[in-house]
Amino acid sequence: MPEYDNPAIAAILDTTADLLEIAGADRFRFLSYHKAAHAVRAWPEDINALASQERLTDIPGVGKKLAANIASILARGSFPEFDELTAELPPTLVALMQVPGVGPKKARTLYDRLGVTSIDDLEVALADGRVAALQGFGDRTAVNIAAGIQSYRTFGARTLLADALPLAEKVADSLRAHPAALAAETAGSVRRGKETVGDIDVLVASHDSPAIMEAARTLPIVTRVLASGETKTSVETTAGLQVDVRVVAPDEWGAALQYFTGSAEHNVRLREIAKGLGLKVSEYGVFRVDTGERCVSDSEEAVYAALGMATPPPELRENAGEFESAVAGTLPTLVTLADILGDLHCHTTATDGKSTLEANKAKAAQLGYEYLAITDHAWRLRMVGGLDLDDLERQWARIDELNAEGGPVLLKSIELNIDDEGGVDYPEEVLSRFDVCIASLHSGWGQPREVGTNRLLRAMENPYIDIIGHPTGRILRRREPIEFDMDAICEKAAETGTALEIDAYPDRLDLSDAHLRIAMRHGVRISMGCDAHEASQMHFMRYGISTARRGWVTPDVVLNTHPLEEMLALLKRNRTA
DNA sequence: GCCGTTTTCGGCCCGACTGTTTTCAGTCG
Repeated sequence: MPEYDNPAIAAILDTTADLLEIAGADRFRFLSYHKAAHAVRAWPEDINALASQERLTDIPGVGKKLAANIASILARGSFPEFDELTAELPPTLVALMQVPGVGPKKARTLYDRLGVTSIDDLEVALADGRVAALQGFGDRTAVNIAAGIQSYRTFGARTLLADALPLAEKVADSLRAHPAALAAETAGSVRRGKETVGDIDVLVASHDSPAIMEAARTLPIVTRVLASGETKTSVETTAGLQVDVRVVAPDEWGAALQYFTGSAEHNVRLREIAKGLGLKVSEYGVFRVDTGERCVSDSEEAVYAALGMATPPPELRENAGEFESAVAGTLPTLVTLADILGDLHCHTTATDGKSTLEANKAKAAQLGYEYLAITDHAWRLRMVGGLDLDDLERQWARIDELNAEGGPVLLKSIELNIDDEGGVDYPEEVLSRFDVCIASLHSGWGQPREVGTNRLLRAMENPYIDIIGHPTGRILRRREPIEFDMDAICEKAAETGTALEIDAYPDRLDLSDAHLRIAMRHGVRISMGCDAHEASQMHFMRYGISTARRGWVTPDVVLNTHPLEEMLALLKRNRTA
């Protein structure tokens, strides 16, 4: 029986919700599946542990029925309603809903009337005119669906934050410069710092909506206008990314920014809370239900204050515990880029890096860092020229010279390879000579959960392995994370004083936000590094910070928010206890 | 299907835009 983790369970619940919607089930019934999926994905405990302790209903949105269904998935990969649904409808119909312009109703009609079960089928039906001929569809609809398939095929995958954020800032800057614009900001998942985003939301404050809409339609990056009305314009850009521009009046700014920042789940909950207080929240403000009078709307803080709570940082707005903290006044102070005093992971030309020691040091100085760990690959990673002892002696001699010149301190470090038994490249007498050691998995991605877990547990028992690098090995949109028991890993990390890394490289961001919340619960120390293979990539730290903040990480638990001596004293190898 | 300082039953967030079914359903966020 395959193992299911929280994202795997969430995926099945989402598919169930989509199938229920296509089947025409009660709206609140399928929404409850989506809601539960979202909560399971964000929940900081492993679903298997919860199930074995019969605590599945601890997850908000999971009641008796869904708990039974989740337990059934864990036991046999499915549950009765899911079996019934997939007997009635091909599960591939869910993929049709991924095509922009095709929702549950159209998917159902396409299946019932034309026997369409896949995007390939749909393309054929469009080409021979059967779609346009369907009642309620028409030529325009057919053209839009065809364009939707094109865009899905070309740019189907979600975009990395590191690609979306600069584009979003460019659009916001451009609209802000418009004479009719009083303010412009990025909202949506970009503002929440999500590791990947589906589209870009930009909010503009203006008294002249038509002028801003016109400006949005004619941005130089626009390839297609998807929709454009009085207050909202959606365009597709040369990067394939959809950009939504919304205009509001200046006195609606705070309520609108809150609304368009989301997440959807956060906003739903916010409105529920408002309703309980006799208030109504929309993008135009907070209103009293009885009189219709607007209470506040000019700032986000005022909106949250009107509902009796502090303002959660955008990165926390996932309805995953932030409301409880905001009401109780216990929102964490999250780590910021300004807290970071050094980078603990980078490569040089000695292995597969493109920049020299000198260039890396210069970049660290430019970023105002106190220190930089030089973590080239160790001996066993032969394909990138992993360092042997002679190589290390040479690098250390040069580091001594550079450190004598002042500026950021270069730390003699290494990125070790964890083998199948949890061993690493060098014996302990060599490891003891480094300032700090990272150990990472670079092989064995398909191994069973027990193997992956044991490799990391053994590695953490090594007294000279201070940090586990990119712990899950995931590469966004390309490689799944390795399976392991995150609770067991975190217990061992806390017990041994091993730090777990946030690798800030844009397609890694590993640990992920969900894993970080588990790590926080166990009191695990965190290390942040860019894994830069070129000096300029040390700018990636901001994406690691976004991920850390989404994982509720506070500055004190991060190794490299501490000054050099303090940071070194926190390393496992230097612990006195 | 979930949930309870309105409620164990009856609710469940709010609005914009498009195309087609000429009064509104479907999609999206």
